[in-house]
Amino acid sequence: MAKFFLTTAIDYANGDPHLGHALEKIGADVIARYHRLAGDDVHFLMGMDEHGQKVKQAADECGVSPQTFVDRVAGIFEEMWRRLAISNDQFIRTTDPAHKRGVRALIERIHEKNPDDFYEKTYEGWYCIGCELFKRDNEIVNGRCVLHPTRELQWTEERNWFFRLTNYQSFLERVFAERPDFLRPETRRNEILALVGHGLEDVSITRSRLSWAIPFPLASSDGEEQGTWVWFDALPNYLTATGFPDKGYTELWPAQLHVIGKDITRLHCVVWPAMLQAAEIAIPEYVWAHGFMTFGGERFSKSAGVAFSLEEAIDRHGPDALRYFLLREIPFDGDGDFSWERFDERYTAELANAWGNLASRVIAMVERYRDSVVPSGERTSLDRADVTDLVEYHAAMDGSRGYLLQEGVKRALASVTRGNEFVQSSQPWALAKEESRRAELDDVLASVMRSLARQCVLLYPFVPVKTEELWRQLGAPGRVSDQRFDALAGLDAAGWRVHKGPPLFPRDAAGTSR
RNA sequence: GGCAGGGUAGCUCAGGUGGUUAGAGCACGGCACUCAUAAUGCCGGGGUCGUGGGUUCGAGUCCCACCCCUGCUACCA
Repeated sequence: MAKFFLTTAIDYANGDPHLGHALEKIGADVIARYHRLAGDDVHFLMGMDEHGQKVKQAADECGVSPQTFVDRVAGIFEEMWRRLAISNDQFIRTTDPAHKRGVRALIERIHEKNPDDFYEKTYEGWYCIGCELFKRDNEIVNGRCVLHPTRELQWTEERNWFFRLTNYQSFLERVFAERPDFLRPETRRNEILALVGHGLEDVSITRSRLSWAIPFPLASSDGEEQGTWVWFDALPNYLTATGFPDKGYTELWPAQLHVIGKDITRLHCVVWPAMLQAAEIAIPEYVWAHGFMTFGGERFSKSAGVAFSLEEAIDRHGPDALRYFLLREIPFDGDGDFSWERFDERYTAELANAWGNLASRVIAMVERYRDSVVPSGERTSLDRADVTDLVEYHAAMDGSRGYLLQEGVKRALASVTRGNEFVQSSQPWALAKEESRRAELDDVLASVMRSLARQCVLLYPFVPVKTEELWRQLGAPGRVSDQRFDALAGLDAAGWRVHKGPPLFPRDAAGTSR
């Protein structure tokens, strides 16, 4: 059994979860569930990033302490992930004492192994209030920040600790050369390659006046205690979650996969590997940077988020339908748009009419023509075609070409479409009228039942609750979650006793408002 | 400004190394069927393949120019 430790980005605790958060978590959950079905020993980590000035501000605005504030936010996030059936095994928070201890240990270990990597320097430069960042020369055009040309830049000085990222230039070049799949998809890899190729700069890793943070453990020359830069605090969550620095952390570490948003690839593919290398700790195997969701073509922002909540999206057709739609509609290697129209369209066409109805009609026929017991029957063209799709399903899902989850759904859906065609063309209702064609009817029913069962397994990562429900209606033994891909080829439904339940994806319940 | 990717049916998109009438899904129209959630299946209408040139016997597919869109452009989580 292969270990598969995967993580998502930890979410910043200054607001409520929205669809953008959900896309990443659902995608990672699909990968986690897929690997469980493949028989891997999965450990799935998620969590919250709870330090930083913006959290402090948000807490102040609510008139509560930062800790009280993040406790509340973390509770809301966790509750949301439960509603969406996210199957994470662990939920880390950067305010956990164990995490803070781990970060301090990591920094001290870097200091011990490579004392030269940390140094103090007075940083001065043009500071953009819009970005809240020091700007480099190439980001300044006509004396203005390219992103905020209406703002005046300010010349600012601050004494900080720095991390000598420049020491790891060649290390990173080697990583990217030797491990072409370290960062995918390829567009993201190319961006980072360009970044590294242009030469790295050291990063400041402490902030003065940052009170809501892990105090930087090294003593500064002037005695001032500074807060650790949020990313130097956040990135190590993946490591501290394994118990680092305690013995035994290597049972989980290194992670097999970091699932992140494309906006934070450089932190995960430049800064994080350099930090680990500085501490002489193994770097993660793969980083997958998914794209973003837009809403009505607009970038998902707070203003767009006000238009509707994640709750509304869940209430529309239920959590499983939302999971399905997001990963069906939005390519996991790129951007995509969310719209209610598309959601309703896909829900009705694919989940209700195609799949749900296929299940209904087949189960009804087994009840009616075979007294609810699935007959044994020969394999048909349907079984053979499913096998072909299965190969492509795995190619999309197993990470060998990246995590093209939308392709995986399409493969499963192809089986559904084929099932409807098969039922239509073989006309079991006609066969049932002729006793002499009993064996033919058995073959048809047995074959479609097997196909439905396989669909349950293939779609389980996407729709974990509904597939279990259908599995029960099929009369299949055990649970879908206990199935294994390598047993799919030999799956046989003969003898199962079907129980027709209410429609899996009812059409009437479909919300049509907005 | 620099780098990268893209502009193909109403919508979302496929279309390795150039080659017969440019494809799929959804939506739309017609027909068939009745097991099923008024579901399913079959057939069909619909596209100057961003614009203008060029190479070629032949270009959505190669080259040049231009227009438009998107992403990235290190310490915002």
